[in-house]
Amino acid sequence: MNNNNKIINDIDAIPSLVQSKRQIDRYNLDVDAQAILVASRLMAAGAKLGHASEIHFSKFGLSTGRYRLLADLEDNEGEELPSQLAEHLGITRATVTGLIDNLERDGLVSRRSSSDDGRQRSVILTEEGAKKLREMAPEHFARLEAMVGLLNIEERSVFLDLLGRVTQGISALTGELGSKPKENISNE
Amino acid sequence: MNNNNKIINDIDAIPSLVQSKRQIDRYNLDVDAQAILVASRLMAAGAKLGHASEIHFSKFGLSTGRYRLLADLEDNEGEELPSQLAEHLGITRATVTGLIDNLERDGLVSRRSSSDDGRQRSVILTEEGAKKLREMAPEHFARLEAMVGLLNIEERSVFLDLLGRVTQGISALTGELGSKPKENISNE
DNA sequence: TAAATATAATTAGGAACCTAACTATATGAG
DNA sequence: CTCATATAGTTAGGTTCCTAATTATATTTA
Repeated sequence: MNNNNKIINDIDAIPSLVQSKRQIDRYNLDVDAQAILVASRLMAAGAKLGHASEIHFSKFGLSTGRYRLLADLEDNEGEELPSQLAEHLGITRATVTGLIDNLERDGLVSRRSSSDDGRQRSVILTEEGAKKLREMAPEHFARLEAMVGLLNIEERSVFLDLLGRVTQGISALTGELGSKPKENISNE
Repeated sequence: MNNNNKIINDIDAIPSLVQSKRQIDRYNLDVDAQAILVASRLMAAGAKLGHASEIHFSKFGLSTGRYRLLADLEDNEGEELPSQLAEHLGITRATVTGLIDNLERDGLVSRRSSSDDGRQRSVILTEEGAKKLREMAPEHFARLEAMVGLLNIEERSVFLDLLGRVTQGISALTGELGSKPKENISNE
């Protein structure tokens, strides 16, 4: 009886403050250990959530990406262009093609060529796809709600505020070093 | 001049409260829209952070997974068994094998067979691997610190507390429905 | 001691993501 | 009208993760 999924439980290995301090000390860096801890914890939480999300959706025969595509389709009267889906979901058109292939194979969406523009092939939510969303909605939303159940209403507001600011700060990872994150007004 | 990477910027499409409400209303569900919003925002933030993290590490010729493996090795005197790495990083041994293959090809780690137990092949951080970590540390930690720069010290503490509780709640996605993680302070 | 079982690492094959290159169709400049 | 260019979607090939099966080595049991 070999137990292959011990690992799953160990994702709970949460980064500690001493760990952060040790890393900083090793190279004599002038950074705040608490700040590093926040960043590390958020990364760990994001990974854990992504992983849990895949397990959750797999119970309905979907993946996170396929569910998001279906939900976006539902939010747009059941019909969209692949390029619109890519934009809404923040993934490339190539990835959308793959997800559609997969969903079409399962009968949850279908493709239709446009007469307007011969290059376009819009994606349509089938009745079976709509049924899938309908069936999973109660459990799906109940679980999402339960996820934040340890926070009361006020705490959720505070969390939303703080998370929003940290999310803005994510650009510091990829942007120019020393440039403050831009305000939330999109400008370019 | 075709612009293939417009998508990147659109990952900023943040879930809104009206969106959450619309989804809930569609199926007449009895869940709190704000709770769903928190969950959706956290998922979006996690995905965005994961993506930014890959871009960040790719500037040093690494990926998030390869960096984490190297860092864990450094935290353990530069030598570990693949199974220990898998446990520490929360990934499977199969994935560790792939990461090691990759890192070994780049000369950042090497493998050594054990004389104790013929099945084991420990992983060693090479001088080149250590050098890589040393070189990237200042920029890496500076960027992590900058990421949470929009939060003051008190706010970071609050965020850490709230994030910790939400992280506990993630098990609600995969665990038994109706089993609360601990006690539920909220009232609805 | 021999056979059954457990364990360490790897290999094989799949899914979701990516970038780059390709095909077909549309559009715009001479 | 024609040719260059832009755009929509797909295909090809890469990476990181996964699960399941495989190989080799230990360990336990009968």
